[in-house]
Amino acid sequence: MDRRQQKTRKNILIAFRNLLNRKNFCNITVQEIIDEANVGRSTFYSHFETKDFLLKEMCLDIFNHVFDKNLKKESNHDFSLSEHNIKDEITHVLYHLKEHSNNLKGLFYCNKCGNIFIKYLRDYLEEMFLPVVKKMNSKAPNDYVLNFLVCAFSDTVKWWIIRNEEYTPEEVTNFFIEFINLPFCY
Amino acid sequence: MDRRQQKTRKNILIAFRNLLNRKNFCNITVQEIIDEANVGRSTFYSHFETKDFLLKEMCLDIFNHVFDKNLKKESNHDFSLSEHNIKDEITHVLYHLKEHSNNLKGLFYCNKCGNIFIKYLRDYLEEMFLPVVKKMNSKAPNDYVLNFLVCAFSDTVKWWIIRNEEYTPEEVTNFFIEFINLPFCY
DNA sequence: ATAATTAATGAACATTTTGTATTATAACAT
DNA sequence: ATGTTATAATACAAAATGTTCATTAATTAT
Repeated sequence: MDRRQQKTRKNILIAFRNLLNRKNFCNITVQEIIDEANVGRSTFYSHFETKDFLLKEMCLDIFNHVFDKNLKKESNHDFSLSEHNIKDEITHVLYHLKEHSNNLKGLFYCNKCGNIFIKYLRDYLEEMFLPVVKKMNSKAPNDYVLNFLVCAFSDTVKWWIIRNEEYTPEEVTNFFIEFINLPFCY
Repeated sequence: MDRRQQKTRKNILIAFRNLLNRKNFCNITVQEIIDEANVGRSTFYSHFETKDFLLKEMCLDIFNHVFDKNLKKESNHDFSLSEHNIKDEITHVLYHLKEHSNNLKGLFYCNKCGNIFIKYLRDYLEEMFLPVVKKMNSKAPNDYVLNFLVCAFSDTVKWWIIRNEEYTPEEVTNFFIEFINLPFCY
């Protein structure tokens, strides 16, 4: 891949993250991004269809980092999710999300766009909680239970990030786990 | 108040609700609202500062209906929230929200604006759940517990409305109550 | 090394949407 | 009947988006 493309793409993503540290996604204009990245207008649009696509790509970058499967494999070779400790997994995710907290604030603070990040996050969380749902045999439909867990967790993350991570990932995990009373956690 | 003002205001609100039945809040333009309401552009802006204020007023109208205090007083004269059955209260709220489900879909479906409705809803839900929080004496901070209950409930509503209310308010209340294991519910 | 390809620049432009301003007209209150 | 107020209709300014195109520079292939 052309070095120029790499550089431009990288500059745009860095500029975008810098801006997210300072202001809400909704209030960031394409003009600001290209000024910060020091690239031309048409260059931006040749890389990203719209501002929303830029956000999407940044989110996917973050999630690929946060939900890195390799970490699981490292700790256990024949790793099977059903035997995994969901509590550790949650703590692990929180630790990694914390690394991106500056960028996430600019998304969470905004009432209009906070949902976009969570929309992408859902896919990963559903995969994470699916094995748990099966073991819970609640009277409520699985559909509801999965939605409940995913929402409760992402709302917990939002609460945590907005409050500037006053608590450690372990503490937050305990709040969450204690509250929803997950079976098979230990 | 001038009859013309009343009519115009009513027409705008009706037009807005009609449009919300058909499409997302984000995709509705002021032009569409004034066409549907059959009012002039400057007339719209003399009634509502922006489209967001129109949404806010509609939300407040809905909440004043949904959380109507009089209903409580009717059922019990010396009514005190702390002795009230939170389960009935939740069911009551769901019944009333159901009446507005067509308008709510246009808000919930939209990833960018679903949060605006919930932002206003939060105030009412916090008031409703505050007495519960005090009785739960969780290890987690009250701050977290209240946020958890409010988010879990509003996410439940969202889940319910988007799925076209396949379940009755009583059923949904049971899903919710069972899941968060509220004390003092019966 | 040179030519061909590809990317970036910068400026102009069309479009959409928002919100304001103005004037004439019609409805209202007294 | 008269003065007041809301509305309509139109035009307008401003902001932001996304496109186009000619020029320049960097990269790759030969």
